[in-house]
Amino acid sequence: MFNKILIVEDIDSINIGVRNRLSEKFIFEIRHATYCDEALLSIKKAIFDSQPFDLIITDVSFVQDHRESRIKTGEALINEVKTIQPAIKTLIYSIEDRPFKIREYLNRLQVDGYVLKGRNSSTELVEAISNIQNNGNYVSPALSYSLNNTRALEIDDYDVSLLKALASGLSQQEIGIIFKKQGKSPSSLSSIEKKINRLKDYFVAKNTPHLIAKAKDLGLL
Amino acid sequence: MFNKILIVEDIDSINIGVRNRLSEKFIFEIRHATYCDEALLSIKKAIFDSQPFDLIITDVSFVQDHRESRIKTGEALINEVKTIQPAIKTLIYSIEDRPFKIREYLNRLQVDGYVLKGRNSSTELVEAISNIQNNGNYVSPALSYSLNNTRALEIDDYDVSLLKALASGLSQQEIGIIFKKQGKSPSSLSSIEKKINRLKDYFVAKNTPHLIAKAKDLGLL
DNA sequence: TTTTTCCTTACGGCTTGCCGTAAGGTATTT
DNA sequence: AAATACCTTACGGCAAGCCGTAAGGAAAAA
Repeated sequence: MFNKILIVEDIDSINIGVRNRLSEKFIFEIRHATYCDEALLSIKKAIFDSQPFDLIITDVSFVQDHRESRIKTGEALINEVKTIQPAIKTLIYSIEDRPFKIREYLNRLQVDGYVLKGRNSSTELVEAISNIQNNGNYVSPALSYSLNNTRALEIDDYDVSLLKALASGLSQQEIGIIFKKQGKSPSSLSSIEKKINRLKDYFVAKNTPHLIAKAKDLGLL
Repeated sequence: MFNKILIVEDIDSINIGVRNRLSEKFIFEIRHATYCDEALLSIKKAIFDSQPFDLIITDVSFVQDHRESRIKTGEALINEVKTIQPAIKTLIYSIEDRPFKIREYLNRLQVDGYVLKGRNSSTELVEAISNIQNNGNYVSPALSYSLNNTRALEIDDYDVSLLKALASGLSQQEIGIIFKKQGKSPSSLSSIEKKINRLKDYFVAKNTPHLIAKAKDLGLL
């Protein structure tokens, strides 16, 4: 059973809403933070006090304001938290529904749960927490479909950096030169052409602007 | 003084949070809806019962699920509501911070308030409602800066449709042909080149893919 | 009405991107 | 170790985009 959990969320209405709902259903202590740095401090302090958090529920994107925050995303936060407390359970609560991103969270970040903000997400949160308490996992039902959809699976880091280079206005030649410097392969003009071509095929794009538009829509950039 | 308000918001946590906060501060009756269609029905029913809403607080973007909703955005909802109850006060509560969009809401849609979801947005909501009750307006302080920033003001419908055409993969020639068909002017290849050039200057883009990336980032597309 | 200014269009050269072919290299298979 | 398949690179021809110049037209100013 969980004794203590931390909610990291910058929108106050959501904070209030989630706290409210969870305290109806669970008896654990609920803390919250609105900045990632603040959250990390809480985690550290809790360990120091021998009262560590059992679970962290976090959003992924945070707006930046006057108060500088070193850690800027929930993703980075989870990474750091896991280095200091590897056994902590993690749950992402976000509006992000782009398959590419979510796959990253589940696979690379190994979170225990992913709940999509929506019409009955607070109910889902309760279920997710129950599952995680029993060492299970949880992913919002609305996502299971899109995650099984193979699309965008075979896009690797190289492709993403190529797309980013294009989106930043570099010509194919310039990209070749930069990739050569960075030791990225392939880096020849010809291969870059081919790679771009493959991407256009893959995303059914007629030309490069079209490709960039689609990549943006999919959240690759 | 307001007697009755309607909150339209699809994320349940936010609904709970906002209700909670507002009922601490105000005595009016609070209703809520999670679909735009549902909201419109409530508004109509309230008029029919001679107990109309004084204020509608709505999000702009709603996720679609199995339940079909004719009205898909808060923008469309406000438009429809105003045709049946022109004197109703309107307030948008959204995470949308792109200046281009917000200007549209304030100018074209003539909303009475715009509150950006954030770290103390529920406090802002309270202030906004107080202002609107006294026939005033409210815009989140974080936005006043970006709204005065003239940028993206002189981008007109033509430019947007040109950008959209590029983003959809059309060649400059094809765009010319289509514009000619639609009676849009200018439509010659040469002028389209010039217009694109002007946009690239304006957005400081090195080439067309770069331009599309920037336009996407700004929310023009 | 005439003049001026701004916008649209046309054209030519130059660069970049596009596309197919072919050769060399590297990894995998047997 | 040899054969095969796959990937990277090179080159050349063609199309699209880029850029400057100049002419024609419409709206605005005088």
